[in-house]
Amino acid sequence: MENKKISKFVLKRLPGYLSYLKSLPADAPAHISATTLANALGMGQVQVRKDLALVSDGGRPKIGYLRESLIEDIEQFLGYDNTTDAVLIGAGKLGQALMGYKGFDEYGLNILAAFDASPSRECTDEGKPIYHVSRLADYCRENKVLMGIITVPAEHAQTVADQLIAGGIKAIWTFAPTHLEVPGNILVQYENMATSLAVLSVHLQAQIKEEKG
Amino acid sequence: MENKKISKFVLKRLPGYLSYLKSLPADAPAHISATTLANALGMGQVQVRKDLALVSDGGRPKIGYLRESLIEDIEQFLGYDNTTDAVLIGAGKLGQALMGYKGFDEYGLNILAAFDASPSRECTDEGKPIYHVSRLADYCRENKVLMGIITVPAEHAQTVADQLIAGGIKAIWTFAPTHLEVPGNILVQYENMATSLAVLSVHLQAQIKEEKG
DNA sequence: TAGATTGTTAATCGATTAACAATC
DNA sequence: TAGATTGTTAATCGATTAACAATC
Repeated sequence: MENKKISKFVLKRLPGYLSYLKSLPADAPAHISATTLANALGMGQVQVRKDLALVSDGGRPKIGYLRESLIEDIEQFLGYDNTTDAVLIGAGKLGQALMGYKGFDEYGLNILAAFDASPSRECTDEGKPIYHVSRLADYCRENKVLMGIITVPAEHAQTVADQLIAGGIKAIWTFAPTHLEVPGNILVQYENMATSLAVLSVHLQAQIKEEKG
Repeated sequence: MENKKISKFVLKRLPGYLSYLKSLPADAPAHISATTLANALGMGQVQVRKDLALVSDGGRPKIGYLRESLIEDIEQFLGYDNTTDAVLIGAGKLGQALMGYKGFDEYGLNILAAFDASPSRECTDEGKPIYHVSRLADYCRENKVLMGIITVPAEHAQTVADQLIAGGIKAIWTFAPTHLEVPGNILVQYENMATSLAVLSVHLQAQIKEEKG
């Protein structure tokens, strides 16, 4: 495993391997081959092997990779062993759903608090505080928060992003379907459901056309 | 605009153009150039022009594209003018959030009903029915549903997918972080938040390392 | 030793970008 | 006519895949 730059394509495949490896029962064989992994995930063997070579320090010919260390290696590479504190802005339905999702622990993500323009309550179902957005930047600075999750309507997303950046945030995960203008050192990850819907919709159109002849 | 196969990459960019075009005020100029679009979305001019060439029947040199027709062309290409009926399985928080999202109309997506293994209520906040999963396949067949949205835990996702396919569904949008085994003619679109988190997490790790020197 | 599996090097494929020609 | 913009053709870049060598 070397300190090479790893492409986003590889990065996005790693969680798939990880979750499959973790889903295996405790009494499964201690070793697993790239072929087995590839078949289970519907991928090519070579691709899996190449991806794993980037994050692990190698499997053994004829035997495969030690499952336990592979899990550790991927988790370490993805930084899931370090906890990342985050804030969430927009305590609507989606925001609440994310706040309530227990699984983020697994990814080392810890949502500290939610912010909203008009908080109807003081805390979420899970007991996490909901503050007014006016406190956002200060809160981030004071708590050295590095990540912001945006679940506000598109028209407010840029304002929120600006406040997050003013608060010293380094990465933004946004669910608002709009482009954000940010400085070069800030990473924006768009979680845009519209892109998935486009792919699905076009596929269905083609299916319907086909049936009609 | 010809009947060429369009790559998923292009497909995923189209909603971005569309939403930007629609976000422009009514009194904005009737024409818009690829350059303007590219700048607004932080993309390259050539890429935008090439993408648009695939779905529109052309802009005019020196003037650009007619905004109205561009919107129509993209919407038609993506099939947003035809309504797609869908069912959703897993009426948890995420499921409820999706059921309640009004914006799907815009994409021609219409969620008819939700299904759950243990429905605690008979309908959602929005008045859409929640049925027991045992009725899933029959419901899909009877209502000629073509799309299923899976928001159940990973361990139940494959079972649900099988039932959907038995019910005649052609496309699956899944939020469960697990690979689904399906016949070749069924499209599965994975909405996997873990992939986004991986990208974000690695970026933050790098940032932290950098700061420490 | 034989065979399964890893890892690497080369070939292919496709997407993006750059350069240019066409047009209003 | 000049210039902005489109559209196309060629070049580059990077990811995936295939072929091979290394190893236990």
